[in-house]
Amino acid sequence: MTWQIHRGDALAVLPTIPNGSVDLVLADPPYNSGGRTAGERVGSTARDKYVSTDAGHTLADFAGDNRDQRSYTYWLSLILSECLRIARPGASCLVFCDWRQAPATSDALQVAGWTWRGIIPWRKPISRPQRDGFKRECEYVLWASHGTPVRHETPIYLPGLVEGSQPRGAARVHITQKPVGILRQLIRVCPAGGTVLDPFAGSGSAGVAAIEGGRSYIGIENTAHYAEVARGRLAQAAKETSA
Amino acid sequence: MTWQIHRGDALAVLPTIPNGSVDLVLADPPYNSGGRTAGERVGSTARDKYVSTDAGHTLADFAGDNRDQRSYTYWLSLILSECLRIARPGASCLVFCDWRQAPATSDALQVAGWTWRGIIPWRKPISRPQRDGFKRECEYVLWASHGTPVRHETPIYLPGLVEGSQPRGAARVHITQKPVGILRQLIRVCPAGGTVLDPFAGSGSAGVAAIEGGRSYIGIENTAHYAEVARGRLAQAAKETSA
DNA sequence: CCTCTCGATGAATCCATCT
DNA sequence: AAGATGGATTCATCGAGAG
Repeated sequence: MTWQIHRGDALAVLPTIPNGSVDLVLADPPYNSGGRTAGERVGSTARDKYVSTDAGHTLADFAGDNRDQRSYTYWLSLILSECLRIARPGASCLVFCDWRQAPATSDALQVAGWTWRGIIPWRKPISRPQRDGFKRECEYVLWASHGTPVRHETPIYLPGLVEGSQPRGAARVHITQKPVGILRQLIRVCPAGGTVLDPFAGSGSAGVAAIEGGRSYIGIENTAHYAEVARGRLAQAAKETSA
Repeated sequence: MTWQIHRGDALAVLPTIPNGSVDLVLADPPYNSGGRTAGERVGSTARDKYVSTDAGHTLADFAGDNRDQRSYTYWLSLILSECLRIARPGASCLVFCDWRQAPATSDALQVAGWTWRGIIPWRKPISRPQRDGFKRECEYVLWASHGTPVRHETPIYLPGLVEGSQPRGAARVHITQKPVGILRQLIRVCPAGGTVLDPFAGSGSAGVAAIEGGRSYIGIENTAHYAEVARGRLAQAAKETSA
């Protein structure tokens, strides 16, 4: 099992990756939602939108979260269409999104040529209640495939919903960090020994899950700080797994 | 608390209901999805599409499940826009859909003038597993409001996800029947003593939940058989509640 | 009345075969 | 070649009935 992190913009790096070389695309793009108004969406940084003013932590900011919804859909379809080229026939694609971007994300997937196959809610048990309304307790993972999904040698049956809270305290190194436990469950859709492509690697949680699960990993991350963080976590995970 | 069932097509009956007279629209439209091919989606009956070939029951079919997706979106937006007229400012709207129709349903809501406010997954513990893929374990409830949602006198905090199995055995009277327990939770978004409008009443489960929860209920159902079933269940629920 | 076992079921879907 | 048809499948859950 090998791993690599490319430092650069996904749209610039993806074209350098050869055709039909990965078995799962796992994308956690910047959501470009969260602001209550169009002005708030384009004006503020990701930190201002996603981190409550009373939150104590001081996590690094990330760029690329300032698109309006139409541009978001177009941009994401460009990314996903490059990913389709890189994916083997039968490969799966999993894209994280929040409730607001779910329709745009399903559009982008299908525009890019992927076959949409389902929605897997990610339930976050620790979430803020909302007065006089329904709690925003879930994010969503859209599942798609490149044609007919591959048949696994030993059949697998995956859950229809995943649960797990975001890492807290020292374990949390990125604002929108996903729990490794969630990613471990999702990565099982990639045949054992296969390769996972992650165009928005962030702090590398998907890579950690991939390596622990015996898959190779190709990550792309634009922010130099997070690319470094991811390399550190991946080296550590690779060492622990081989041990 | 009062209740009534109108027998007729929703698009014909809704215009007879006065402006600003309901506090919650709870809609469970025919999904117009499923089926194995495009032809079958619009050609076969709801039973053929949604009932497993190994199912033992012999429940009645229902009509209105033969639209392609474009027509579905348009038709639903007409329904929802009449519902917006009938809803008081601050009222909520809850619409059931499956994963395939979620984007079209959010479009229809917003085209009709509702403000989309969230997605509440409904998790069904009894669901068929799927080989080499993620189980289709959830349906979805889209939540929207007519402007700013009303402020409840005593604050309520609603779940971000609801769980419950379809009724089984003798309790099951409709192919796509919703559990009363689920509806009871959803109906809490309607202020106590308010009125619930249900344009696709089916066997009347939402009405039962409304009456049990101390809300008035206006249901519309096109299939004569189910309108009668709903009347029976509602009369029963009203008797038990007043007792 | 509680616990346990047994059997039935699912707002399907996949796949090979046929038209 | 594309679409239609028919049969096989899977397991967590729940109800019924037994102990």
